[in-house]
Amino acid sequence: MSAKAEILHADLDAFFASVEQRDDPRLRGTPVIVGGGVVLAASYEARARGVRTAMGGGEARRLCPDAIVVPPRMDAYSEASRAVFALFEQAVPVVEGISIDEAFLDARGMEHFAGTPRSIGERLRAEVRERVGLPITVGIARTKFLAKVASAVGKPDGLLEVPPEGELDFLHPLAVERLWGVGPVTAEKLRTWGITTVGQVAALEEPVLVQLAGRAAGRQLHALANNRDPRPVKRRPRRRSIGAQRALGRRPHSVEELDALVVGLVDRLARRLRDARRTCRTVVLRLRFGDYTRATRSHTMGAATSETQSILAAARRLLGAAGPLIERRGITLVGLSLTNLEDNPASQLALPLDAQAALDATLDLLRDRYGATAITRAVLVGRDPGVAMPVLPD
DNA sequence: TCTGGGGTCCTAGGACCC
DNA sequence: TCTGGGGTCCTAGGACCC
Repeated sequence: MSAKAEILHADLDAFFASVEQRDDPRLRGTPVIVGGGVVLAASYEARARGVRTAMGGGEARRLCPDAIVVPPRMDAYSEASRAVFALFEQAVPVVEGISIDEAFLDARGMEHFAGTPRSIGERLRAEVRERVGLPITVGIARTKFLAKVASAVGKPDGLLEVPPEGELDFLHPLAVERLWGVGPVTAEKLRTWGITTVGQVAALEEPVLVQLAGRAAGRQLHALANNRDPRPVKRRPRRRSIGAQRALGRRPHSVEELDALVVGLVDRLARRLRDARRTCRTVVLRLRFGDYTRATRSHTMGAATSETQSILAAARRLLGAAGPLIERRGITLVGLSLTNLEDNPASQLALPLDAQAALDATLDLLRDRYGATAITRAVLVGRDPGVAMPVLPD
């Protein structure tokens, strides 16, 4: 690990809300909330009034009645993200994307031809502002954890560098929630011991933290609080799972209704899987109930697949097995994850459900009328008249 | 504070194999 | 023979992150 502050953490400010303000001048300088039922993002004007991400829509409107609420435009955010990440890649050779709106950048050994980490960060901020039209904050430090905290403290639209000699002064007064791995549960446990700052955590023995938070999390907490974070910036490995879910509200839902929802989820996920040229081996059904308890049911298939029908069969089995649980507790959310992802070099063509159904119906018709036993060639035509694809069903 | 949609990683028990 | 150790995979749950 370098002895100099050469890791950058770049984090777009109020990302979704900033994109909305960029694209609609009427939203600038005024409180903006993205998402209706629940707040997906709030502009800084809305945050000043107490609106927070993940807050219920009603609560948010009560705090800030004059806020303009806009529906999310995920496509616009993805495109903005791609443009910003392209600038990251131009700035340094190694970029580690963390999410749609933040990344670590490794500026080690670049001083002679690209300038100091600070000048790289300043230049990046200017470019993101000029070329993509968004505010971004950069934190700079010797370790990833410190760089990440620096960008959080430096927000909005800022740059904050933690010099190596100032690390402990910066780190120890912070609230424990700033530590990676400390969420509401661990924070509450620490609070019952009277521990609220990172400095206090640093004074604890590692075994105490392991007992409190589990082996892996306890060790990490001990290391971070004592300013040990040797993790290098590296490219992210490929995605390990994909998922989709639907919140249902509290009214009762029929078996048919749930089945239809699961069919929709499977169809969406299988398409994404095929688009990514991957396959999955495990299907996980996620449920949330009226009493806020959760459950998961999973099934691992003998062979990896990206076919809608195979995944749907597994999902239906899981849903059936969870029937009694759903009956007892009342379901409020159904989700599906596909894991054990593998590459799919063959990337066989599997049909979307509606196309498969049309093909099946056609075969039925031809069988009745002409005694046909199989379809050997068909052409799939998309809504876009330019799209026509030959298919060979198996 | 009980409300979203997308993810990651860890733990623990049981089955099974050598 | 109920007695050992180690490894992998699967399932379920939990905490956390953005």
